[in-house]
Amino acid sequence: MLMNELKYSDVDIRALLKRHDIKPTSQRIDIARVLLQRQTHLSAEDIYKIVNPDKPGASPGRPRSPKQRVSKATVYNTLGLFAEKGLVREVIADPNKIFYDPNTAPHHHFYDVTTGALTDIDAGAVEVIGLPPLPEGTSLEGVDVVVRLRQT
Amino acid sequence: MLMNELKYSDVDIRALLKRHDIKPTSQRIDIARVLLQRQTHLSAEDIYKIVNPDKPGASPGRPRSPKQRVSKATVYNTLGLFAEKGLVREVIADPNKIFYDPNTAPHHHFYDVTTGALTDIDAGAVEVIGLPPLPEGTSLEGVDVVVRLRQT
DNA sequence: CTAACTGCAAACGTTTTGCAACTTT
DNA sequence: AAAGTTGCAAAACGTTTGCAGTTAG
Repeated sequence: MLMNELKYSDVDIRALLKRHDIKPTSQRIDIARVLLQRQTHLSAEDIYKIVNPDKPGASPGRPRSPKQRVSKATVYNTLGLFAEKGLVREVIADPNKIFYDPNTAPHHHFYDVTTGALTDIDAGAVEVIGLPPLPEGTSLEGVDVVVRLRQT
Repeated sequence: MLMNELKYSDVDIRALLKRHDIKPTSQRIDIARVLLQRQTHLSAEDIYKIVNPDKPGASPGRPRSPKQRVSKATVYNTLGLFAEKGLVREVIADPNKIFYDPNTAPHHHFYDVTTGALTDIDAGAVEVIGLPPLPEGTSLEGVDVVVRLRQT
């Protein structure tokens, strides 16, 4: 097993999905592999492109692209499902798109407003103190800290 | 001057805009007034509706609606300009829309994922500690803390 | 075999853009 | 009068949905 680029066999991924109550279809395995292998934050569009490497610009006449593997709808549905089942985390930092983060351990983010790049902040030392009690009838879903940066 | 509902005269608003290097047009004054008077977080669509109270559902045949006052494009452009000039703050908490917050003092937010409601967290006691140094060549734009809640 | 999933294309809601007409200064 | 601003409509973007056909258990 390499240092930074983890290797996941299909068997591993199937087991992981099952553990999260997700029926492992081939599309879901593809998407999960992309997310797990690269330790980066990816948008749905990013994943769509990675999973369908050769999809040409819309050519509606063609009955079926031979290497088309996962439709846009499935990418979105699958990512939503993964988030709901706790396999990945949605990061709301860019006003235009959702990022999906395979790192589910509590941690925070730098968001570069110039480039749109998102990077992890090592969770260890960071702490938010002094939060008031939650409003009546609500439970905590999570605390997101986004440190916005500008290129100088 | 009332407690919670501040009164701003057009003269006040003109001065405020000028202080922020924004040329005070009548549309900008309208939008600024909406934002300042209500101390809430509003989306562009919210503001569009407030500023154009009687806009009927699309009736393209009609040459001009007599009470139409601010176009959608102008609302978006103006809010972007206000944010850029530091008159309001963009809040990225809802994955679908940007909220504009007239409160420019440092503070944080509760975001109710069930209802989409955004509420201020009194800034006083809240503090984020242990943040790592910023990456090379970047400066701090702001630190946003969003506490996500779920209705129980 | 059945329930669940997928693909497609069309619909959606938010935000942006191009350009002619109009206000501000 | 010049520069900047506005309105409109259309387009662009990310995302969701409806439904017929397919696949996993």
